[in-house]
Amino acid sequence: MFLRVGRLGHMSAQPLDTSEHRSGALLDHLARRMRLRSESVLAPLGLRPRHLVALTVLRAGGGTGQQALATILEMDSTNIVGLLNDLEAKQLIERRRSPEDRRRHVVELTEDGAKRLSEAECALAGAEDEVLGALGPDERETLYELLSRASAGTAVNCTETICAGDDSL
Amino acid sequence: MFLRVGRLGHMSAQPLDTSEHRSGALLDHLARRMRLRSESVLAPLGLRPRHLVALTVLRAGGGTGQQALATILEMDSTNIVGLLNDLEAKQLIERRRSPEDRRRHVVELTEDGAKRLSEAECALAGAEDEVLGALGPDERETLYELLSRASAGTAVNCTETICAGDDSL
DNA sequence: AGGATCGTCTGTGCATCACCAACTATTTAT
DNA sequence: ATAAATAGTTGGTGATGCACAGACGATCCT
Repeated sequence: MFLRVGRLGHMSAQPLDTSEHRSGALLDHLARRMRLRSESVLAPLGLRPRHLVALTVLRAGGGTGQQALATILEMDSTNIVGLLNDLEAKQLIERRRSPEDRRRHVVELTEDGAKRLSEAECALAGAEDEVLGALGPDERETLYELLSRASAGTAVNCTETICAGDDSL
Repeated sequence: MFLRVGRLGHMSAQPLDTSEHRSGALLDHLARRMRLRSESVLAPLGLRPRHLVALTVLRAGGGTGQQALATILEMDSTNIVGLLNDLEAKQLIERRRSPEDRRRHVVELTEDGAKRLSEAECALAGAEDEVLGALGPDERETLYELLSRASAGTAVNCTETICAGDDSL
């Protein structure tokens, strides 16, 4: 008996969670292993793991202001500036002033950025093979799809929060 | 452009794999979001995210020496010491000398440790709801199962490496 | 005009972490 | 038995990541 109310079921009326399978620690563990390998692979491309995260988020939901980006990446906005400076210097992203609100910088992936991101993803195949070696191709795709949806969900949630300003955060 | 001669038979007729679906960046992104929330939730329990990672790994494949643990967690062994000191001071783990090789400290979860880990996982339900809100219960379980297998795979791989005597590391 | 907001820049302080060096206890090889 | 290698421990150092604060210009809102 599960009524899918909002996207955020804060009610948490789950009576018994069979066994508490929290993914947090595993996520942390695998992310670390992946990140360590990524650094060396990405270095020749002039990128660092965090750049890749930013590019990935931008590809998924581009055209966001920097503050929204800070919310999504959950980083301090002052540090976003440096991150975007790096990427803009390499012409992987563009900052354009929003026509509606000229204070705002709308950040978007350039073609070069999308290309570089793809290259990086290709280059990371080996790293992923090492870390996700226990999973077959289909399982990796499933994993990707789940992570992707979760990530996109947070983005939606963040922009909603910004637009609607409903949350008590 | 890119000839895919990968190790795994990706010979499917998909014209182009749209783009290489690398989970690394998403893993990083979600792990960060989860970790930030975890810290405040875990603080009352006297734990930090990294402790949880260690406990989780130990629960999955206990009875390992510290060096093996360092390999699995991909941390410097000197820093493992401090981590385990924390956990041992709280009686969440035990260091016992191995009977076969008395130099070795075999690290294992205590009952208290297992209990505390469960408590922590319960306490993290809210954090996970926020981060994985876009996924339903089944999907979260799938995610957990995939991450779990991937993590266990690395452990196996690491111990294999140790036992078999690696070359050219 | 006044106040709030977005982005930018600078700096400061704290935590993390890899690395080095030295030491003990123990095993293994000669 | 002696020497060398290994597991763990301790302490220190330096680079890095990151949150936070302060100040500024530009812009929006009222």
